[in-house]
Amino acid sequence: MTAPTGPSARADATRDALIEAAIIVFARDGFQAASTRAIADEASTNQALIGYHFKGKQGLYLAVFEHLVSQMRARIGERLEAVVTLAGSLDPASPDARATALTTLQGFASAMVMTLLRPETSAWSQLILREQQAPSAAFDILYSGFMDEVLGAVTQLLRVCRPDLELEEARMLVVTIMGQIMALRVARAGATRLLDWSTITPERAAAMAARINANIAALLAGKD
Amino acid sequence: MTAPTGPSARADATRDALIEAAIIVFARDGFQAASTRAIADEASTNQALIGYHFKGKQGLYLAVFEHLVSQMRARIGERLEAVVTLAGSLDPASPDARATALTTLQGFASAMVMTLLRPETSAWSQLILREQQAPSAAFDILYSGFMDEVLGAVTQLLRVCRPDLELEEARMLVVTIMGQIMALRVARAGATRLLDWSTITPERAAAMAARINANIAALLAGKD
DNA sequence: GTCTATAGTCGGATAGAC
DNA sequence: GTCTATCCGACTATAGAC
Repeated sequence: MTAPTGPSARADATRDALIEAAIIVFARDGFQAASTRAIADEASTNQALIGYHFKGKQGLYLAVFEHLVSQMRARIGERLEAVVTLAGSLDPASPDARATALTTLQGFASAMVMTLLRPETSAWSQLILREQQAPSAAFDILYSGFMDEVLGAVTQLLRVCRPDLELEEARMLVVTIMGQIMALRVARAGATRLLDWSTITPERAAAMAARINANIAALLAGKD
Repeated sequence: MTAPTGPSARADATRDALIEAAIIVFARDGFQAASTRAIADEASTNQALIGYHFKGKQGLYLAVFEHLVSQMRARIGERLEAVVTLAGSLDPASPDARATALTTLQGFASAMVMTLLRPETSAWSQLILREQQAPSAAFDILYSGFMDEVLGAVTQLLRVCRPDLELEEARMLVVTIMGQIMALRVARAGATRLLDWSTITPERAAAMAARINANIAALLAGKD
């Protein structure tokens, strides 16, 4: 830390380049199929440096997920905390509070849909989806670093609107709402084929977000 | 075909064993990470036979998806055709028809949820999910052999209940409904962690199916 | 810190015996 | 049809020069 270009500046640049490259290659090919050579090429560095900086392929993989969590927190951490404190202060008995919770939840859902459908987050989704299917140590990093809080915030908001539901019932409803948000990502090939969408334009993403917001309103108004 | 144990009986048994083994190993490890040796071991046969019967690893992979489609059609093909003809005969103007369509759709959704959450279909889901993320030639086999018809039937039923929606709007609603059905499979690790479910018992699967049916009723009753 | 070179492993495909 | 044996390519990890 003696100068802008300190002793470890180059090393940090190498680490960052490797992580960015690893996100792309791990997401595209999966952990096993991704080769350290392909990652090093993508990062324009040397294959041996993966061993030096991350102790091996597995270490780089975990570093990718730690990077992901910190990136996500940087993007929506503030908003997330605001939602959590808001949810805690709302009184389920008040109709006003229920309206506020619904609007907040819809805003949150829209933000997620638009983020998920942005092309540059495709790699993140793939990495997370793979971990959901076959959780490794990386899933713990994800869940305790990020998903935990998001799901908790959504559950809290939902319970303001639906105080009639038991906690487990509310959580199942959260799962179905999150399922709608993720559907276009997760079943992308099938969904775009059904919809006859060759690409997902911003307009189409907005239409999906609107559809989901209408669904949320219907689900949080109902009596069951 | 001269006798019960005809000339090719053993060959067929080998082919079948390899396909069953391949379903397990491809689902667990993905195409690239799955080794032909692991598949042959699982099938208790010889690695060289994959080349003989299927021309190679890729050929076996495609054979797996053809097998999957025929299995699915055997399981729900009849029901599917009944739904298609029913949907075609219903009059959107009649309240009775709308009630019938809703009930049929709910029955269909329940069957899907229960099927998806049965442990033995885990491998199928994994294979399909991988193809959704990175479609290969196998995805065409799946879509034109099966998904096409399922999505079409669901869309038809839905339009009976919601004649107010444009076709594309209706299809987006189909995507969000299918998303709910798949959520527990697709985001299994996150969902079971939120719900604090270490295993998905039949009771829990039924609870999810009930939740989804209530959601469908709410979504098909609404005005938007 | 970065690079080259290589050791050691494992994979898919296939030739040829039975 | 099935099996053994093997070729050849690709991979991770690491030793050692700079």
